[in-house]
Amino acid sequence: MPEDVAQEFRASVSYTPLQRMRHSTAHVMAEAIQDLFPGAKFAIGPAIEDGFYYDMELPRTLTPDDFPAIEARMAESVAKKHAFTQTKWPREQALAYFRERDQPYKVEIISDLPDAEVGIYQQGPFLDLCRGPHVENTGQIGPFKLMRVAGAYWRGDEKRPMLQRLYGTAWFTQEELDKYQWQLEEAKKRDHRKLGKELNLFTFSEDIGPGIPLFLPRGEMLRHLMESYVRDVQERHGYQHVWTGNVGRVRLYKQSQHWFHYRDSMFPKMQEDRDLKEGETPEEAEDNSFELKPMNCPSHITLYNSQRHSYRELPIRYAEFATLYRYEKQGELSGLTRVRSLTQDDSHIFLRPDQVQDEFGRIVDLVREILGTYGLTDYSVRLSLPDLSDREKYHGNFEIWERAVSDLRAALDSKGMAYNAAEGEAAFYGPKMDLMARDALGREWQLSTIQLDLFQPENFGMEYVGEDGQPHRPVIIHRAIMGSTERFLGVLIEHYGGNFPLWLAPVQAMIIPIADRHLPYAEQVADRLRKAGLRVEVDARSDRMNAKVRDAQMQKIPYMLVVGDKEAEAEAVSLRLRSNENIGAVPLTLFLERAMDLSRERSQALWVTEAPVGE
RNA sequence: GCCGGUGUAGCUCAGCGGCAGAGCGCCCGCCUUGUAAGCGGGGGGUCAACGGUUCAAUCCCGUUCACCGGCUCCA
Repeated sequence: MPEDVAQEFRASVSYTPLQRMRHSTAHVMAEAIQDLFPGAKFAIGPAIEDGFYYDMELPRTLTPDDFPAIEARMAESVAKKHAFTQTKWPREQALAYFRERDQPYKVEIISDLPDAEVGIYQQGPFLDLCRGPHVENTGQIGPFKLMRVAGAYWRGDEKRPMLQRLYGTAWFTQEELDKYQWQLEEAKKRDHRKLGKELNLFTFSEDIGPGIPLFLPRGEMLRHLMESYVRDVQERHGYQHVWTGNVGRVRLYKQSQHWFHYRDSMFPKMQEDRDLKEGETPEEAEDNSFELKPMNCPSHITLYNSQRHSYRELPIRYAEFATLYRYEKQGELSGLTRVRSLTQDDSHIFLRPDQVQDEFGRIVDLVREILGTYGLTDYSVRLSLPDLSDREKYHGNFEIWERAVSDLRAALDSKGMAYNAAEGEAAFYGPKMDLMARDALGREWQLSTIQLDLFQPENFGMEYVGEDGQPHRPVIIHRAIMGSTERFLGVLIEHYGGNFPLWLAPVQAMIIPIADRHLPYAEQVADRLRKAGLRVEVDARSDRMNAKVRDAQMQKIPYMLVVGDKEAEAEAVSLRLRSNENIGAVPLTLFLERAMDLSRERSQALWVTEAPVGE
């Protein structure tokens, strides 16, 4: 294939028609900026998932108030239907051109390009270094909108200048743009931080500290239900739960190497307020001081090493819902999805090297079972593998690595799981698999992770006694399914939009007495349901029934049980569902039986009406 | 950490160089209610914190803190 054709090919495979149009819109935006802000220096302006951006250095800071003027100027360019013309310049000519126009970022980009010629695109008055491709003329640009400005480091490097990134979106039709904006509105309504407040799930306090969520009774009920569900499933799958506390000595984390490689993400150590002991060096004092636990592995390894193990016991699966503390950078904290105290559904599996493939497959099954319960069935898998050409980067015997990689691939293949293999993405201690699940709005979240560890077993001198009576070295698998309870809850809140399935709903039924005289019956109903194991409350306020229905509805409580004279008379409840369906009177025993069944099955359904009989 | 934005009652928010506001929630009273807000009254504030400018600062300026949007999806 001739080089120019090959280049065309590379370009055309990398951009869909929509992305191409968005990329062109970015150029039109840059044209407008060049016109409105003389002296603007342009960096890069690619198409992205829902639109495009352009990174620029501008004489002043943009605010959203500037958007209308920029959009108007862009519309003019679109109306003029400027043709996008492509030419190729010798790199020296391009360098001179951009140098002359004081475009240092373009100059830097060209300097990094190996080619003798570079692509140049021009539309109307705007000329840009660009690989393309573009639409034929600016008239082909669809409805667009500027979205937001943000800071972005040049080339993502915090040591380099901070540029202004102007984000926009563009679509082929107005309907698509409207739909996109509607989706953004929907996502906003489902924001777990907003719902967390409205549904009384959790809060934050400056007195406690940033990134440390505090769970209200209803939020803690969710945590409890989620964790005990995973715990039950794990027990069925041969896991044993352990408990290793919240702190460990600095020397433990020095041995595990976290102190050296992970310290930025650890809370500052607890400095004991004491003088050095007789003959104690400052280093020894530090080793003996304490750290909040950022990871469970050193603790679980310590547990493993506290006993002798036979090959017959393996795999040993230690699981723990321990709260870990990580000192995330301030700007990276966000609601429940990025916190400083997090509860991992963590497990460390200690196994013989020949058990890796089988165990990996078992974990994949476990992941699918648990995520499936939450209706998270659409996911993609990324397998992070070593870069085979650079063995120095990886710890340990490379034969073990090669075997591990083929075991992981074989396990995924045998489960019929499609995956993307990312070579060179593996950590120094082992290959790993990450699972990204799509939620109800189609957004991807990284949840489960399964990591092989070929380093710590040796580092901590772990062993088991083999068939031959000799010591052997086990392999470790680190794995988490939800990831962390906090983050997973955040994802679930948005996935469900706060409408938790019956089994997860912190309050499953609100009993609504019509008048004060129905309170005794309401309490009687509540008592009966509670004793059976349902989570119910009575709205005993003196408000009208309408107001109570509204409140329960807004709290997204699955069942509203209205009780008045008729219901008290008939030992019944009048059932209204969160979905706005009014089922009407249902005998209390029937309601109880059916609600318990649906809850026990972890059904996604709120209610089932009996199929018509005798047809 | 860096860039930008925001911070006013429990919540959602208006206001603004000159006495601090609304709706909802809360408390009290009346009403005793039939499937998404009954009526009346009351309490509630260091206007995030600290410093500066000013006769006067919630408002303007600076610093700090917290929150929100971002910080390569590579011409």
